Amino acid sequence: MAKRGASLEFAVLGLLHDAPMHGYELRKHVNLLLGWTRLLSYGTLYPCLKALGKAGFIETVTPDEPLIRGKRPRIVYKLTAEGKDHFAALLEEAGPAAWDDENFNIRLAFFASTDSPTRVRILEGRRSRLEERLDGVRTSTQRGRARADKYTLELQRHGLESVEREVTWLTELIEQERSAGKGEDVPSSITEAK
Amino acid sequence: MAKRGASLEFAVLGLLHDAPMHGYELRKHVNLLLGWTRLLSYGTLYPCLKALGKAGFIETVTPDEPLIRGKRPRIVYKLTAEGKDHFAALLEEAGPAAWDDENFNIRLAFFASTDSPTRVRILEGRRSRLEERLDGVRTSTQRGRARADKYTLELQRHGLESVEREVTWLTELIEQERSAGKGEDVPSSITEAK
DNA sequence: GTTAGCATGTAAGGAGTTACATGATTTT
DNA sequence: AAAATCATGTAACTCCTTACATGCTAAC
Repeated sequence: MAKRGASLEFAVLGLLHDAPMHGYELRKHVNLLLGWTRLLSYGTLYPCLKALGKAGFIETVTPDEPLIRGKRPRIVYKLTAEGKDHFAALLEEAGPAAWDDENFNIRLAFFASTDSPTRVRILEGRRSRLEERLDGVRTSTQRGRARADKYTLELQRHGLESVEREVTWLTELIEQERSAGKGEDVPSSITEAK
Repeated sequence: MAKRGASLEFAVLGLLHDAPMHGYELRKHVNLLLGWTRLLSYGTLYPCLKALGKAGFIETVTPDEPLIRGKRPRIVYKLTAEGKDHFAALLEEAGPAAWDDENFNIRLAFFASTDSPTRVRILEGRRSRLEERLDGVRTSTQRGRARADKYTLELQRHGLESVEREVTWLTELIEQERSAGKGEDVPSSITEAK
């Protein structure tokens, strides 16, 4: 639904697919998964949880242990049946949105729930995306009159190298996928509906 | 002034310090400098230009060549005296803000306008920041009950490696700075006001 | 001639951060 | 006892993106 906040929504759904959790726990998991740059803040997470609840994808778990352990109970969330369907549907979307900067990492984190052809498709899409970027920068650098002091050059070299490394990494993952492709490990709990 | 949009403001000021330019050109330069992820959009740039103009840091250049070469003239901007002062002041700020994710790269791009001690200070600050991050993730991974499937692990490994590489790079730059530190190349046009 | 790139803007809307508000529990 | 961490939320604000609106110029 939400085009842009798709990444967080996907992460929450995916993590709750593993196991029920409360907000604080979710935040830590998301930060471990993709918190290399910005850390997920409560101001983002809790409203997202509310929205997902209103959409019917998650619900609060009525606690078995008595929740009177203080005034503020921990609110544990779990996926509803609709939430599971929705997550399965998201997993099937293997188009450009799956390999943009915003979404690729979180997609990769839940690759175990997808089938091998989808994995390859997304990995290749991501790689193409990065290669286009590389081409663009290389072209601009050549013809454009760019700044060329030592530090600017270092910055550009390091940036270029990072992207090149990611391409190499993706290539390795793709090759692993292809060679393991025959003795296929069946996706865990997501059934092939389509 | 602006805490968060500081990065773009700094870039614009720095580029106009090199030479007067119009918006379209600025965008290309900024994108070459730090456009590895998101590309700077006009919706961000032009309002920023207006704000900088209103703040008195930049002004439009009355063109020497007759600007009647179509209805839409190119609006060339240059730094005012206040703009130069402001940029010089920004260059002297070598605190935490200079080495966060948002600002470090653009600071590095204009390192040639700073003196060597400031460069080392910022490089070391950035390195510490990344090392803290590394520690945090390593600690969380060990004690926390994290997901541990193949793809999550790959994602984490690659993320960790990227940050480690950046630390190595920074260390190299610091060493270069120290060894070249004695036969100092004087900062170009920024005078040491303080 | 038509595509691609040059060139400048605005309006609406989305996503996320910071700071605030509140309080319990565990560790040092 | 203090500090850290657990735990949930809200409101204001900022920045940015997308899509729209307009028109020229060079290359193929």
